[in-house]
Amino acid sequence: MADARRDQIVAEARILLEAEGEAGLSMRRLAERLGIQAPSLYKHVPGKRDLQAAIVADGLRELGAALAAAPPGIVGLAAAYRAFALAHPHLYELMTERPLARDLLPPGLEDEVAAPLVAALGDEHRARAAWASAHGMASLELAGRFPEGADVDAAWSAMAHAFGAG
Amino acid sequence: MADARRDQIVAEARILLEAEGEAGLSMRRLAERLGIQAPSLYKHVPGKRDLQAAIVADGLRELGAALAAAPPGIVGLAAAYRAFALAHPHLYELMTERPLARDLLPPGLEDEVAAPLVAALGDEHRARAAWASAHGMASLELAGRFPEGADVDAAWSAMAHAFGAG
DNA sequence: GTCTATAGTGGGATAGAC
DNA sequence: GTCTATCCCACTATAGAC
Repeated sequence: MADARRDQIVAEARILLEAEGEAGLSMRRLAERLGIQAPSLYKHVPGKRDLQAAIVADGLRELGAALAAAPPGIVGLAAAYRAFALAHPHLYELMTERPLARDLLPPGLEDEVAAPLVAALGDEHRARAAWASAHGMASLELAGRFPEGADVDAAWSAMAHAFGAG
Repeated sequence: MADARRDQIVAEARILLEAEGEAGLSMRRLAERLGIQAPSLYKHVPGKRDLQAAIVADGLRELGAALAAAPPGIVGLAAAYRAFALAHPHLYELMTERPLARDLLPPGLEDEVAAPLVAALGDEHRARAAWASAHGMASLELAGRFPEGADVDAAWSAMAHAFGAG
């Protein structure tokens, strides 16, 4: 059942997404990159939604690995989270700006990614609040929504401090 | 210089945006609602960007009024912020998911809206972090990104608590 | 597994007549 | 101030031949 062509399509779709953003990921352009015509994609992938879900799953696995490898404590987790978001802005958006396609994701993956946060924050609600805070910082930073002179590093520090970092 | 027709166009554009989201706000559909043809809009508004900026300015004014009227303290501000976002999801997205068109906004408006937060949080960096945290909570909630069973109220509480609410 | 051809839908914006 | 006509662009997806 391993469909090598499918894996290649997903990989190329991710490259396209990361390079040009969600709007740039069209079936036409993806096919063009692969040297085939757009309709041919549908022999390997049911549709765009499945393509996106496969990319999101990859992103979640990588974010999970980055958080698991981060220095212990809230500061380390926040830095790792921020670094991932800034390194993969368009992927990060795809991962956070819509409901997770949980029906198309490997079971348990979402919880695995969150585990280091829950461990560091002590309980589920605090972990969720801390995640949301980091997401808010990352998403405003990625969107270019802060004013030009804003000290974003200081804001990240203040956030980590609020959640208990010395 | 008051162009009543322009005001009407902006008002209708906001209604359309709030009803159907950013993707639903097209010049064609806006014109249709107003009973004119799309090209006629351009006699009153330079383009879509200006239209969006006018809507965002309205939203900022309303959010600022809501924050200024909120019960003092972090919990009250957080509740008012959340209420605004949940009441105007599509407007809120337009206000936060892209760089502010500061060149098309009334000068000083952005700072006015933020003033209650800066006052409550004590300094600029903490205020920015708290804003980002509230934005993260609101945006994940609006996006339907939390898992189904998640206790979002508890997460909002944990967030307010982290920033110093008793 | 790929192709051609094509269906259908939507978008922003402009020129020029009236 | 509104219109018609039109330009250009983009997209998802399908049918059917090879």
